[in-house]
Amino acid sequence: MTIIRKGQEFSSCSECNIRYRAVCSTCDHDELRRLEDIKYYRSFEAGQPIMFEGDEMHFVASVVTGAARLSRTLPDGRLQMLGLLLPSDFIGRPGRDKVAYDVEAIQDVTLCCFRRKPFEQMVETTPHIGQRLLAMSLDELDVAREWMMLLGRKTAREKITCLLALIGQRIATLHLQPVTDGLSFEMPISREAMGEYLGLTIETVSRQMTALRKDGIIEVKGSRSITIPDLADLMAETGDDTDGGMLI
Amino acid sequence: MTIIRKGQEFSSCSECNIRYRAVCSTCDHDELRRLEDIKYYRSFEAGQPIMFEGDEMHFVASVVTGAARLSRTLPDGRLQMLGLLLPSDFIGRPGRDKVAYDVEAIQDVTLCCFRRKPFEQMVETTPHIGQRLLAMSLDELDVAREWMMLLGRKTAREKITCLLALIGQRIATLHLQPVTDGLSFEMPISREAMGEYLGLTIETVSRQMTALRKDGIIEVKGSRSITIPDLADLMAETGDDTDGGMLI
DNA sequence: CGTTACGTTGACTCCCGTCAAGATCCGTGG
DNA sequence: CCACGGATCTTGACGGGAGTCAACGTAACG
Repeated sequence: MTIIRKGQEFSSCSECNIRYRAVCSTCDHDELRRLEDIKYYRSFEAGQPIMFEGDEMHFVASVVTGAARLSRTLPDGRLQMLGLLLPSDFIGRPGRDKVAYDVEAIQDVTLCCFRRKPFEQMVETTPHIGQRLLAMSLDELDVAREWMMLLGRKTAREKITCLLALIGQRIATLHLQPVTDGLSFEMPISREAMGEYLGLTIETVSRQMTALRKDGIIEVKGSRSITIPDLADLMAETGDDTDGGMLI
Repeated sequence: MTIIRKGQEFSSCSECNIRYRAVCSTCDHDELRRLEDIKYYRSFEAGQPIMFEGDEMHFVASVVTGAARLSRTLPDGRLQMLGLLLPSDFIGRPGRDKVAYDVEAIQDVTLCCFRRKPFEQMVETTPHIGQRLLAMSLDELDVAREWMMLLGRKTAREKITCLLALIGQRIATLHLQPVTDGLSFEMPISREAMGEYLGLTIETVSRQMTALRKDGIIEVKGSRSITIPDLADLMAETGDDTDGGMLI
């Protein structure tokens, strides 16, 4: 069973690739041991649901590898993506027994899960975890509010360029590449997912991508491979201050 | 000086009107005494700025009375409101030295301020405060994400009816009135502020209010006094599930 | 190949923003 | 008391940006 096999690849906290960024990052050796007692790994393939809004929340988790997303759907089917979960991000909320959003794997994903009740006890008894969770929650809050600005006030073109800049920078720094003109990367998400993230339809996303290509802001190979010949040109289209002030 | 006079009205934590809801709500007697040592009160009149984005964050604070709002403005002037701060809500973020959003009083407001450095130390040393701050941050995160759904996917009419339902319920429960058909209340914010909250222009807000009035969903006296003859009718226009599932 | 998922493009519609003109309310001062 | 000015709100005309519906390409994969 792949789930178990994959889990075993990640069984030691001290070797974990998110050891210094996740909710456990400020735990000392003793606290880590207590966490190891209540943790277990689960894997989900791209596209699989992880939790549904309204479900009982049996566990909370850290993303170890891959990516997932939070979303919510209106009764008539309109969907809005509410968050992107990358390695070290935390899923779930101690102190609440129902899941608040749909959670879905968008790449193959491995989670480090903790049963909720024992984890809640640990949050109460080990300040390090609570403090780290607080800092992470406040970061997420900033991201959510930045996104509110984008959803409420930016044009389709600005939304797309913001997303391209965001993803480009993330991938570049992840691969330890410099963020300079000529930056090149693969879009990890489909046009549909872009639209769900940005509050746009797939057609509008596609048209804006074409327009940006024709205007020389981006170069496109296939539909996923993006090159940004001039970063300043791209940033000038985002509606933000051209200098710094990045989203995440 | 009104600031001092007003401050003295609120000088004892144990008598404070937000004693059991604010960041200090789970503090024991001892912890409260330590907080009292580092707290001070400040008042701002409606319309006054409280903090500017990018400023040094000298203090964090709880809203004691009145209301304030968080917002951010794009270089070209487009403004998006990012949060509404009511009594017991917390302003600022321990662990960060720059203010992330503009904060402005929208009604006369009194803050219970803590100098940031001593407060950060208290967060680290008194688990109760950190835990409470975590719970409050997670609540705010839920509100922000609910608002992302609204900003990204809802129509102008849905946005307006959501806001009316939200404010109506808040005011009714605040005044200990039942939330039933015939609910009547004063809008605490201008058409402009509604637009800033909802990601709409003032003209669209006004037109939608007129349309809702003509459709019999709401009754309006002056421009601020609202009556909702049939709550179910209003909720049916919000795009949400008609039953429960309220925003805050 | 054919099938299927994904992406692009076009034609059209309509919601909402923009610009402009009135209407209403309210505090101030003659 | 009324006149005036300013802020707030409403309404109209108009245009554009994004959604909708539909058709067509393109790539991946059996």
